[in-house]
Amino acid sequence: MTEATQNRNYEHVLREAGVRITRQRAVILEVLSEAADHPDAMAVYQRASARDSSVSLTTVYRTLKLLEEKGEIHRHAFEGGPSRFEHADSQHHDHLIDLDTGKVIEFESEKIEALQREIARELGYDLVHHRLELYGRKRG
Amino acid sequence: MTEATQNRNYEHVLREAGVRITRQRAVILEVLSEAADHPDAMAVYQRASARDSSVSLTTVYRTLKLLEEKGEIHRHAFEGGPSRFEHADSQHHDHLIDLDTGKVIEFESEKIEALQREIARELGYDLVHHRLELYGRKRG
DNA sequence: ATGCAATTGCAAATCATTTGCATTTAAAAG
DNA sequence: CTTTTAAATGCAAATGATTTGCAATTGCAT
Repeated sequence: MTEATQNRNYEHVLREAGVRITRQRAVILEVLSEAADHPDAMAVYQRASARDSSVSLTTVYRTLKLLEEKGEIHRHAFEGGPSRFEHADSQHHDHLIDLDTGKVIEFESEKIEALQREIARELGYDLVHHRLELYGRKRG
Repeated sequence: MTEATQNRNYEHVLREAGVRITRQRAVILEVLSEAADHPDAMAVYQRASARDSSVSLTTVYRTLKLLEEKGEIHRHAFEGGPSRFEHADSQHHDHLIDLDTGKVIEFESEKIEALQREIARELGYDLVHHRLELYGRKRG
């Protein structure tokens, strides 16, 4: 047990939900488990089909949607590109997107969270969720 | 000069840029000038074609894109729907979207702005722009 | 090993938006 | 007011990301 990246319980969760683990799904779940970045559907497809050419883009989309519905992954529609995905297990955070590389950096700010709730409240609303994305360029 | 809503200089700006003001464009610009909300392309099309049936959705899209390029309007891709547009002349603000009605409420928070710049800087980035959207429900 | 509902890949559909093209037209020039 | 011509039009078809219909395949409970 040295090479394994943190093995998410994707397979377990899906089995619990009565979902069948097919060969192609197993590969997709493995790819997602190992993903340390924020891949889009095409990236997941490329990584998965490199391991098992029987994986289709359609099944990647279906599996991503399934995991999203089960709350296991989060979908982010950043500006000007396809949706990108990440594990749902980490604690809440927002994103800074590197405009030159597309790299996504996570950050948290309880101050901003608090201000958001306060603003919503002042406007007469209960905050259900929010989207905070910073777009920037590496300094220097 | 009593009935006019604030008449944006859309026409003027476009003329300056060497753009021809056609009958259909004039109507679209008028509709946009009068818009107090955040309409999407289809809404603009409906309002415009009600006044002049020769306006097509294609021309609405072309005109919106033109105004966006000239910096006269801003495009916002809120969650789960087509892009919505607003005048670019007002000062910077962010948006709270009413999940039940789709209504968009504008707000500003210099505190949040400052925190965002600070966070980007701490991560080694210059903030180019950001997207902050609150999604909420009217408090009952 | 069997059976059948779940899953697959493919092609076609969707949705918002853009683009190619032949036709029309704004507006500068005379 | 006509002429001229590049810009703008509407329509239909293309785009790109994603979803869906369907016939063929396959997990997995029995």
